[in-house]
Amino acid sequence: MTSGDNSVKQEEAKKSLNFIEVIVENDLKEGKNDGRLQTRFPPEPNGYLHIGHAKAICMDFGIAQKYGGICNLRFDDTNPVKEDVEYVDSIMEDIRWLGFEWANLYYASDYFQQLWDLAVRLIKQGKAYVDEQSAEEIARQKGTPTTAGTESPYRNRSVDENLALFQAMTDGKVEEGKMVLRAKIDMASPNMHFRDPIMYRVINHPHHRTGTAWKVYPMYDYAHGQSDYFEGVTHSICTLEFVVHRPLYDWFIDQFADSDYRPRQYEFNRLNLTYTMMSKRKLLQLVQEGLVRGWDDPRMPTISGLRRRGYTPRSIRSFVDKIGYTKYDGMIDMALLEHAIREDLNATAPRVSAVLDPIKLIITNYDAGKTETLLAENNPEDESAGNREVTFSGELFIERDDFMEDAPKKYFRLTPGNEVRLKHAYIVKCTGCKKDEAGNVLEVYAEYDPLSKSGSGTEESKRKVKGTIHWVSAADYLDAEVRLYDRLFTVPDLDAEKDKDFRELLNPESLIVRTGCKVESSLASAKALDNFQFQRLGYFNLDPDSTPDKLVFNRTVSLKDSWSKVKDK
RNA sequence: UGCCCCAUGGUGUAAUGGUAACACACCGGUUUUUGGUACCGUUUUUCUAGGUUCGAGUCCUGGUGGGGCAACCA
Repeated sequence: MTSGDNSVKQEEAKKSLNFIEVIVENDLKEGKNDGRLQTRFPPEPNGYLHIGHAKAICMDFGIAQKYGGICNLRFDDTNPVKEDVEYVDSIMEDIRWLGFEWANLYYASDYFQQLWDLAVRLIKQGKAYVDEQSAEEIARQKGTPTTAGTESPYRNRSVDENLALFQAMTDGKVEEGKMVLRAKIDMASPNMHFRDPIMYRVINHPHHRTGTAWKVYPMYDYAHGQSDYFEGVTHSICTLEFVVHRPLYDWFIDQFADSDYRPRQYEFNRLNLTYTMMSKRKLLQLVQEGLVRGWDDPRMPTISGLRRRGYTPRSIRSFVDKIGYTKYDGMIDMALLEHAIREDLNATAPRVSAVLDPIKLIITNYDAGKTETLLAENNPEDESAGNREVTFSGELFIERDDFMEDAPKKYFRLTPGNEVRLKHAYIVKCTGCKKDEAGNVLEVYAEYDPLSKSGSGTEESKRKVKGTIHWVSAADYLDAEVRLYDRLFTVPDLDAEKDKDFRELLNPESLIVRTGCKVESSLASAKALDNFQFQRLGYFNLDPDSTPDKLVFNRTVSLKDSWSKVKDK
């Protein structure tokens, strides 16, 4: 086989391109727009970014990176009523956290004067007019998707009159809702967006950047394409709901373009995830109504929520890479997101011992008061992670469900007469338990095999026993609160339950707080957001609420659990 | 009842007009001092009817189904 065959093989092994990458490669090859590639990520600062935005960010920044172009961050801040610097700051933080950096930082509000000048130009060309009708009247005249609209009685007034009225709007002499500037296009167009779209409206609300300098604000359809044009964007990538806006995007740009350069809009499918939702409006409602603890509540699909939950930037990028970009409006299984974080944390998270629902295990043949120090590996997937010391003693905490007095056949844990390995320590044989009058188990008893110590090299230490359980020494532990999270909603597809208010579908058990949990003392040095694997339980991180006196952990995701499936049979 | 977009296993995604593949999920097994990981395997796929072609998941036409569009939101 020649080396040429090898290179072809490698080529084939390369991940296939998505349809936007195909377009970009072709445009670059053809030298379109002087062979430049420039994208932008254009959020409106009216909320926190969510995992759906992460998909867009990976596209906008990723494709520029891949093909040697640039990607800018532009805040689409044309509606001061909804926007705030709090959102501007969080958006920048989240993009950086995901691992991306913009070439330039822009604001649509930087273009307010330019946009206004162009609007005046359009008026002078007789292609825009001031309408004095109410919002209701304008909506009525818009027609319906199946019937043509009717023209406004103000549609044909003189250029001079339009100029004077637009100036009056600009000077703050017109009340909100009394006048708008509309493009004069076609009230009978089959595309609703062409029925004389509104370009400017009066808003008397301070803007987070321009203050009270402006009384008129441009609408999305007018501002977005022009902003792209001003900046030199070549590929304006957005989501599918903007497909019907594209002809208008092109129309506005054609009105003003003074060269062959054109930005082009391309649309991909939005991210839909099972058991959650991406509506910024509804997420805001959850926050404002106190149904979650904030935008960064670990149950939220926001970037900040996922970060606090314990998701890593790498896991989110890997997830986005797995789901791909198409024009098909589907629904991604939350299990794929969970797979991505398990895959990452399995390779990187230090293993520690934590008991969430503790019960005492007394080793009756171990000297009372004695302790010894054992060595525990930090990560079996990563030898370089090294070892740590843990304390062993005759009294331990173990999980309540690691003991059963009457156990089913395939139960490999503590049950009278059965042997298990205590992780990193000894093999113990269960001898019984103590119960209260109600039959609740208070303590479990066992005897250990002194020769079975982990790593001691003895024959006994190499004995195979069916089960291994984790434990924390009652002589050396820290108390902790552990927050167990589950899916935010009870149904996979919220849109399929249109008859119900989404708040009725919230999962009442999406957060369960466990207190009095016992964790190994090495966790005293954990820092906020540090990831760990609590052995046999799942991946957890230290919540920012945590203090040295009161440790708080979040469960990012549980370990896959084939026992629960066996058990339920 | 207009315009636009879409249709490949359970869920996503791939396949110069030439053997339908990958990931997740599921089920079964091997290994295991985590009922984890890793590894192996089973089951399951081109919406429909025509047409073009030696050959169609791919091209054409008609159906069917899903989504979007009638904010002074983006």
